[in-house]
Amino acid sequence: MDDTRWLSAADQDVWRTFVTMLGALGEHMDRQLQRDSSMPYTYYEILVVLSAAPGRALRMSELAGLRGSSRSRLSHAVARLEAQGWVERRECPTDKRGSIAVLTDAGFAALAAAAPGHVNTVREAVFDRLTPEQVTALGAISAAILDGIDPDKTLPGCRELR
Amino acid sequence: MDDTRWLSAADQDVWRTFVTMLGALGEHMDRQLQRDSSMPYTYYEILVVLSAAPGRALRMSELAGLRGSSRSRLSHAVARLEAQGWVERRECPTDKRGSIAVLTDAGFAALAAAAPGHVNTVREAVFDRLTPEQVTALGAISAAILDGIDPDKTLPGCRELR
DNA sequence: GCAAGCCGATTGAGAGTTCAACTAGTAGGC
DNA sequence: GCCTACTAGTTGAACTCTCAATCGGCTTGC
Repeated sequence: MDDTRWLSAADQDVWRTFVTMLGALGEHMDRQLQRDSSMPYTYYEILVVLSAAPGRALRMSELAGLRGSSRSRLSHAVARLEAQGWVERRECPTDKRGSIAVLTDAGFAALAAAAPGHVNTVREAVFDRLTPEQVTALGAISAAILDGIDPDKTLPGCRELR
Repeated sequence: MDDTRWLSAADQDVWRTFVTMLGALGEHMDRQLQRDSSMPYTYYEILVVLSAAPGRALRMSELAGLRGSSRSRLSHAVARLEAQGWVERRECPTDKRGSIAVLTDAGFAALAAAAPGHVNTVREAVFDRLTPEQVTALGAISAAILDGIDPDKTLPGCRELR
């Protein structure tokens, strides 16, 4: 039963702290957005990606790829966002299977309203608490871990950190 | 509208990489446990905490505190674990309101079966990909962030990292 | 030009989480 | 003793996510 390489005590400590932080931070961000802007964090991210896209529009699969989200999840999410009037779905002219998600003006306004509070929370919870060296290290560590899980998921613009 | 202190471009990059890693890693760990041991990561953690407790038993609220989980979530989770025969609920002798979750032998066995694969995944995804310096840095960074969100949630045994 | 297979997207069921009641038991003040 | 306030834990509804199945549209080979 024991060809398993267990973690050292020090590594275990780091892991427990890391995992606890992971959970707490995720919950913290989610709660802030839900409370102040009535949207879960994942939906906020969808709006962000859409707002940065040309014409504020993206094919569903592109959106899923950029967000690292499954098609199914995105489909459910966009359905919800559409019901709220923040996103619209249009047919893709070149491929009749495809559909295109477009950020509405209301969606953009909701995003603009949510962004300051969100950025504030991020700064207070993370960047204000770390030294510049730690921030750099965090970027490199994140990129290294991400790379190991799925190289395709690494975002452009992060390569210089490796 | 703009007394918001936005993030620098470099910080934004770090944030995006970090958040993506956060999501991908969580999903990765969850998927492995679900696939190999048919339990979500959060349930695994509950079993771990219980197994380390004296008598493999804990009051619900203590368990919730140690896991950084809400009472409601834990209640649902333990109900599920009880239905699977991995945990039992007993009355608390000193406080009739309370209930005590006890890890059953079957639960311990399930945990023992799940642990090697889980530890392997953790090592491959995280520790094997980082230098010793990065591991140390990750511990310190995690502790710093955790501290800012809720000081009470910091686990014992992590203090020396700060 | 058409069959077989592939791809984009959606759907429905099942599982986990959250939030807001709600129940039942404890503790403090008088 | 008893009234109020507080605490432990549970419950149900609403919501999000996952997984597997599905459906229609593309595309390749012949």
